[in-house]
Amino acid sequence: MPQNDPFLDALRDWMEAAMHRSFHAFIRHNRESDLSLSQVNTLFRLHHRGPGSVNDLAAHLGVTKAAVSQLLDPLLAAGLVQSSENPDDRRMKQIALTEEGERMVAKAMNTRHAWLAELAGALSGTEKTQLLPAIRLLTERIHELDRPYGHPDPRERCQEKPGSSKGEN
Amino acid sequence: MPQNDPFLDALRDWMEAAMHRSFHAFIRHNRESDLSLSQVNTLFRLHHRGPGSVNDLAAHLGVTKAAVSQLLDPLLAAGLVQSSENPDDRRMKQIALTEEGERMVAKAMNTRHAWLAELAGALSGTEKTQLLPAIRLLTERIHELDRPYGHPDPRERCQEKPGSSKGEN
DNA sequence: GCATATAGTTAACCCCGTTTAACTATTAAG
DNA sequence: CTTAATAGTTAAACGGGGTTAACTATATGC
Repeated sequence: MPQNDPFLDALRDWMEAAMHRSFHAFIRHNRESDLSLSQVNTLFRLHHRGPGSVNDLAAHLGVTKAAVSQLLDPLLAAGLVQSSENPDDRRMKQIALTEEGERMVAKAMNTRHAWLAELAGALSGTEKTQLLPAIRLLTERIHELDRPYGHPDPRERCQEKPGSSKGEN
Repeated sequence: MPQNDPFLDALRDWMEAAMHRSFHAFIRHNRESDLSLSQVNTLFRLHHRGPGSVNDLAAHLGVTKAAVSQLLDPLLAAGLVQSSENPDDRRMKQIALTEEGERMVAKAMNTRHAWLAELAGALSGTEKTQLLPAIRLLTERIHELDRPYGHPDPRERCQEKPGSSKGEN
């Protein structure tokens, strides 16, 4: 049990409470949309990591290429993603979010985080002022976990070879 | 667009980054376990809100009683939940987490939040000391959203009538 | 006591996301 | 040029979670 760290405990408590709210909202939102969980996951992946090949997406989702190919069809038809061929290797496709897709992701995020407005409403102006730098520091450090060497933006890393994107076991 | 609040924006950024990590870990963990998403959801619901009837769980999940009854069977067989009849109304059953179920939930949480240890490791002792009260304040206020009238613990509210547990539209 | 309503279970069926397997197209190796 | 390997697509089959509907058991109202 390596969590005798009171800071880590506090972080866990916070995240568990937050996740519980966001997760529930997410599930409901997902149910109401006509997209599968994998499809929404794909949209978010594209948003967070930038364009990628079908293979990349399949590896990330933990499903076969065939599954991705099929779940992509409705997304393409709906104009949420677009597909272009990689000029370096014309077998590959570059799957990318469209403007519409970005809007969809933003909407999903808003739904997930609607309760944050409630939380903010329960805080006084003074408290918010005190909390703001703390939250910004945490956010900054989270992003540094992805690129501890000083990469400018993870969205740039869309062409990297597969196999280097799995942090956990 | 009521989010011209820089505090709310910061909160959203933080939560989105955090959710992205926790969510992905959760999906993978869920895939590896032999439980469905609804089953895991049920376990977490029982953990967060305490025991409840089949009807309660069905309402929370947004599925029929029949579905809950069926998804409960393997959980009962695995000893993750236990079922006892309500003495006030012997038609009802009280579904509750067992010790084993609590352990399972704890394990799922640890998986979800494994990256938090990474984050904590990226912070200096001084930073952690500064952040700790901020995180605790946020956590406290989250919990107050559930019970703004001073309820001691949401786990007590296991016998409430259905229909009052939906905060968001 | 009898009728109606509610809690939960069971079984048959259905939907849909995934896998498997066969196929095309492109690249790389010899 | 030929062969092997890789990216992606397509169609058929599978599997599992969900709904519907019929059923049992308990509670409530008359």
